[in-house]
Amino acid sequence: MQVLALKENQDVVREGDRPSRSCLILSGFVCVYKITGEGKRQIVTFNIPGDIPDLQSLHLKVLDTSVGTITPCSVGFIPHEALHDICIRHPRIMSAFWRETLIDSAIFREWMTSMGRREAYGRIAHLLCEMLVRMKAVGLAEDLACNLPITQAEFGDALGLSTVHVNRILQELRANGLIELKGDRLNILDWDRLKEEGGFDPTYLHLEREREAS
Amino acid sequence: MQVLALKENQDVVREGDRPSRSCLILSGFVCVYKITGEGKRQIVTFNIPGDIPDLQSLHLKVLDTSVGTITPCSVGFIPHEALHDICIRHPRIMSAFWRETLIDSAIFREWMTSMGRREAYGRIAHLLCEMLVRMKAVGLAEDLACNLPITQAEFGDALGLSTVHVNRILQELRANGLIELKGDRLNILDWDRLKEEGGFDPTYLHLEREREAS
DNA sequence: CGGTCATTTGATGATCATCAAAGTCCGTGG
DNA sequence: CCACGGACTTTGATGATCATCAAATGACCG
Repeated sequence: MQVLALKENQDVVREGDRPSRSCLILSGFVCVYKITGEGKRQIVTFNIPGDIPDLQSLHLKVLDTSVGTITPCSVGFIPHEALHDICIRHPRIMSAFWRETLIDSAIFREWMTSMGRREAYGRIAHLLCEMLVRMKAVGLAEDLACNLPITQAEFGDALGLSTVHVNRILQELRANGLIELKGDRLNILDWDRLKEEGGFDPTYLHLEREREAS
Repeated sequence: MQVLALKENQDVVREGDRPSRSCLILSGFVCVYKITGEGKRQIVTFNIPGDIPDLQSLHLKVLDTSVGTITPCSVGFIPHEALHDICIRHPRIMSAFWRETLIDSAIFREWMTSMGRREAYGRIAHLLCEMLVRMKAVGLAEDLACNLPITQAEFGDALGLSTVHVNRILQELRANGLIELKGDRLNILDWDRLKEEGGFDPTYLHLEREREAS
């Protein structure tokens, strides 16, 4: 596995590429995004250490999204050949990889629900809940706080909102005593109300390790 | 495989279920959806014959979405046990199933982009393009026409719009000579402009069968 | 032929985008 | 050490897109 250090705001892979390897995030934040015909950006997910943002390229030859860094990152590249080998020889590991991509899918479904049917206030609350829970799952968060190096413009691109609107909603969330968010630091002051406002239910993240049937 | 005939507007499986089988759509239209805390519905995808809307339940024990019929349907239920058996014995088939779920994922990403960064007009145009291409891929469409038994309320729930707004945009699309849409019948009059307006690029559907590397 | 469901129309207002500019923070170089 | 520059955040003002409510019309079906 080749390991690269990348600066912030760099593309790891680009829509249209036909990569022969997938990238494992070792440290830092990345996002998966698309650019529309009119040049607008939609971030479809954030990825944190432990994630493989383009694992799908193992089976879908042409990338339909780009992956870009948000912070400086350390990224490991795993040749598809090696992944295929492992998968053929160890069906259980193949299942585990498959399962990871299914969880990504579940996150997409939840984001769609946010964008389609929650207004900005709940949408942001929901995303903050998700990020904290995911960061905790990989040991990168304390009980109610974590680093969250995401700019307001990036929040906007992820949630389908303008930067200005994100800014105003964040101020509301702060004014209502739900969060502190300054620089890279997120501090959740009222977890229950934040969950409530975002309609957040972590089931979709499928975090409890479940015994496989086979 | 057990086959059931279902009426329209019936749930096949429900969020929270822990199914021991997955459902293959043999005929009819279904949708995958979530209900938010405030009782709003978000349809995250439509499924047509040949699709397996809850294949993910093979690896994710708790369903995070419901599947409901849109029209009368014929649905086949395949026990997870049988699927696991096939997967263990035929890694290539396992890969093929995995690939199907990855394409679902790609569709989710595209829908997110629509909802976040396209306005209603383009959003509807895009969905119409997608549905025609997918219907053609399973032999259920002519060159520029197909059955599309989706109500305006369902369009709204899929696109994050109100029924009223969907209605008005559809009238615009008709007035501009892009489509005919009456009852269950969709007729595309100007494919190029419809594609253009929706920013539609079918790459994300990954329809060209690609040779596997292994 | 009434009844249900889907579509259509009109009117009003909320949410959110856009544009422009000012303010803050922080690293860099003179 | 301070000035400069750049990225990010904040503020204000205006208007477009879209939701909501209510009601009418049309289509289909037993």
